[in-house]
Amino acid sequence: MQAELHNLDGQRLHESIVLRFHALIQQGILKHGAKLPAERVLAEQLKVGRGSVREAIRTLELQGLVVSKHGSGTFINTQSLDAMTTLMTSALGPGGSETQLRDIFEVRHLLEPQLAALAAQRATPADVERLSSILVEQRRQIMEGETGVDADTKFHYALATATHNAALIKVVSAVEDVLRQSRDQSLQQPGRAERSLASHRQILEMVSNRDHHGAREAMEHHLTAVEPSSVFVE
Amino acid sequence: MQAELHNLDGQRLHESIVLRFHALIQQGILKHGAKLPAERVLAEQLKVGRGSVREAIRTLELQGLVVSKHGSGTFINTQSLDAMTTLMTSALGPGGSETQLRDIFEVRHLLEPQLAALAAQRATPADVERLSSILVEQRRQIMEGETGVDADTKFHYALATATHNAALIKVVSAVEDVLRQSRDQSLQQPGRAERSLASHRQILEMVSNRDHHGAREAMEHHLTAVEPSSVFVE
DNA sequence: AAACTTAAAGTGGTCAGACCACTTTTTAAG
DNA sequence: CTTAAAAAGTGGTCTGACCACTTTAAGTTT
Repeated sequence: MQAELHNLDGQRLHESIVLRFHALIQQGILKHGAKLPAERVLAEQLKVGRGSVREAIRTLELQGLVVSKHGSGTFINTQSLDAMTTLMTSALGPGGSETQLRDIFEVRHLLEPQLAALAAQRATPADVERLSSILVEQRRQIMEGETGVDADTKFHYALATATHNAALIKVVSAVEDVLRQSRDQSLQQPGRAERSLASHRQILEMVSNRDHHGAREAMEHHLTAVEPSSVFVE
Repeated sequence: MQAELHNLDGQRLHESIVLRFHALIQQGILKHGAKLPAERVLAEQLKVGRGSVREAIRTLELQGLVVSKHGSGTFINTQSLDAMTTLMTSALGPGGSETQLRDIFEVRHLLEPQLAALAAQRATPADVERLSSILVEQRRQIMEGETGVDADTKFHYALATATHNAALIKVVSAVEDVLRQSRDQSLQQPGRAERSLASHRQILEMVSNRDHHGAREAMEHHLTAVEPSSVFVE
């Protein structure tokens, strides 16, 4: 609701230094391999403290645009992948990297149906048991008037666990984490919580039946049912 | 209570501070919204200078893990997408075993074909142009005897960019980053680099033709051709 | 008692100078 | 010329101070 990172006037000093270097690099004035002036010299030239110069260099280094070598100097490095992406996004606009909610939902649409299919192929009886008990909890929460958002999140996490793929589990849990608040809001709409529970049951049934095709479709249906529909149509 | 800030080979002080906070956040000791001690206090607790603390905080802020507010304090912020990707790569990086590599390839199989389809639907002429120039670079690298791993990584990243989905871009870049070394090893096998270039061209053709179905299949084929398990297939 | 105003404390942002650790260059010795 | 030692250059860190902004507490007014 509230804008966060549009602090035009409240710009920190080292940040403006970073932007200055971005410009110098994009204009080709600083080329790959070029050596930057020493921090002390840079500080004097820019008329700032050395600490600010260092914090700016730290930022540039994290962006992959520069490499500092103890004892020898700091060098431009525009051939790294990080450097490429940084310059691209820097040229694209001043706005920070805030991600839209529908972008995340799109990732879920790409990921979770496939994930459900994988889970259907690999879920152990213990996994099915865990998923089942989570649905019991979700049912209880809903009957007590809650949204069941905790159980909802747990279900998706448990489903990821059922794939027995560590990388997948981490990706999904991270994505789910970001979604938690907005999900709670979504589930407060009348009938939404019950519908979520119903489609969860459908997914679980497919998984326990080892029907990976059905699980994929059930998850796709679930996401469509839960996502903040009719918000913005592009 | 007072653990040692062990200084490994060539590790800068502020970097070890960053790693320390990564651990604290991943262990759940520092939760979203928590307020960090003041920089002066932190410096005294860690027995380092305030400048080092500030450079560490600058890094954490760039990684999206904390937010500093002038006059009020510095706060943990793990609900941003940046935070999620950095924690992901931080967890995936050091403990990298072979098992995790296979898991990551599986994630790519789930993600990238869909991603290619999306890119085919949304790629702008500028995106196509960028992809094309990357392939030129890859061809040049291969002809010079290199593996072309840089161009290879750039291609997948640029493809993610063509979806114009910030969340997707970040997830993919996190996954690709981990894959880089193993990819280089994979591409050193005879004929593998050329085949990678060929399938990249096929993907680009599908994308430029807006053929999302073809792009999906081409990417699936590409991944199967490049992934380590296919060593025995040829 | 409540609302407003003002002063103080807390905290991030910046600056200055100093010293250390490492690297490169210069100088001196063989 | 080769080699070793000294010097210079540079990033890394520490200390202490002051500024700018925010929050809190104290004091005043209503």
